[in-house]
Amino acid sequence: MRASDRAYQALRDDIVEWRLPPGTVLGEVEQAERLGVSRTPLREALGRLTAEGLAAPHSGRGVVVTAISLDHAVELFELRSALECQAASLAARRGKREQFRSLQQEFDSAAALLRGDDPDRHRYYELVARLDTDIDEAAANTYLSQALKNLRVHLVRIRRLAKDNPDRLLASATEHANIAGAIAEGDGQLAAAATLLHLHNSLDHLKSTQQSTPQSSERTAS
Amino acid sequence: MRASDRAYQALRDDIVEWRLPPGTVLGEVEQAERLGVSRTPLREALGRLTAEGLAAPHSGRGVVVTAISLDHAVELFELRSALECQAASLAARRGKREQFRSLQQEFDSAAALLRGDDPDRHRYYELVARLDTDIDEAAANTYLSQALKNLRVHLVRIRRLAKDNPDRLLASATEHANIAGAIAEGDGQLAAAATLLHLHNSLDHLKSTQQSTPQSSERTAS
DNA sequence: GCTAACTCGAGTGTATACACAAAATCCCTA
DNA sequence: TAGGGATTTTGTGTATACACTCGAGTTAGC
Repeated sequence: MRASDRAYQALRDDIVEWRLPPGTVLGEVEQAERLGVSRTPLREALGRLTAEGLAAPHSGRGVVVTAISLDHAVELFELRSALECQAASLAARRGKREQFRSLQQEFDSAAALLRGDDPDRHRYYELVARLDTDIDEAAANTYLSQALKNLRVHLVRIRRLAKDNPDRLLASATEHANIAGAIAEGDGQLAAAATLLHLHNSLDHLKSTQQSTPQSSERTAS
Repeated sequence: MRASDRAYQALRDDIVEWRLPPGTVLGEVEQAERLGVSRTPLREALGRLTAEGLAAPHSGRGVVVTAISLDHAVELFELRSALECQAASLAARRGKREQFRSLQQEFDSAAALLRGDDPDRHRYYELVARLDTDIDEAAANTYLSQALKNLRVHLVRIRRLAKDNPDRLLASATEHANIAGAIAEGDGQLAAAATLLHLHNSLDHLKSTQQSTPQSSERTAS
């Protein structure tokens, strides 16, 4: 693997895992030494991060890790709903019905999984990821997929703000089942509606957990 | 201005203006010499172009200008409608009414402009650009704006495929007036609907001009 | 005669050196 | 003592050199 790819992945992981919190200045020499690569590939990595919006130029001198807060989450979900509703709608029109019918059934039975402990919960997250991937593929739209891919980087980062609780996960499974079901029916409008509902509830949940523990305001001012 | 910025803008312009047609191999040394910069800033420029989707890695060796065809236009408009409908809807909720009311009036009277010759037509395009900008601003969503900005680069490229005809421009002015009017009313649903209609008609027009002169298939195979 | 392997070349990936710009610190002056 | 200017330092922007990889062409062997 190329040094620039390694640097990019390392930095990206460090940012989305909050090991490099928002506001951190990413000096070229400093990061190059830390990651054991030269400045040239590291600059390429920083360029990619900047293009994705994970980092931003800092007053002419270096780049900083961009801030992420509840306000950003609201904006992010406005973009997300537009993209995912469209994706779901297109998938309903173009996807294979059996594929999404079976996903729906998996989500229906996932309720059982979620009563278990962490290993099972991990399998649930994999299932969600599979639905996303399959919708992407069924939508068969390169540009839309690319936009969603860019978006998901930020969503991973946001996820650290939310605390999953069992009730929400259970509701989420039902919502996902509804989405998969609507796509399986080939009903684009319904699929978009189910997606919108799911995203609305997800954001609501995020807001409620944030209001009770507003711990992120320490960095967002930078 | 930085050398990497100059190289990026030059390459970007050359691509969207079809001076570098799809399939063109962008060799680093070759382009660096042509643009009078070193390989280092040119690599940065190529990286940005690749991130935007204007260029793509070419079998592990160099990058090529990506293909753009009617099929791509269809996909592009599927993404575009999702983004612009959302933007229009948010603008209706958050924008200043008088601002869009006045834009609506300008579009209403633009019909007169379009009967004139090219200088006036240029002013019409500026008006369209201003509506886009104002919607962007009123939507007040960084991520959405960024996604739209990325998208518009490709749209400029597509525009070269279409031939504007006076009838279409006249209809387009009316559609834009409808969009501005709906936003001025604060009616998000209506604004989204008007936007969707406009985009549908635009794509239809593109398709019809393409079917009559399918001259672009020469390069799309590469 | 055809296929496979080796060699040569072109072009990319990476490292490093150098130049320039900006920010911070220190010293001098008021 | 405070403020401003100059100098130093740090960090980025650019150029270039070197190494490595991939591909094409040629030659040799079957």
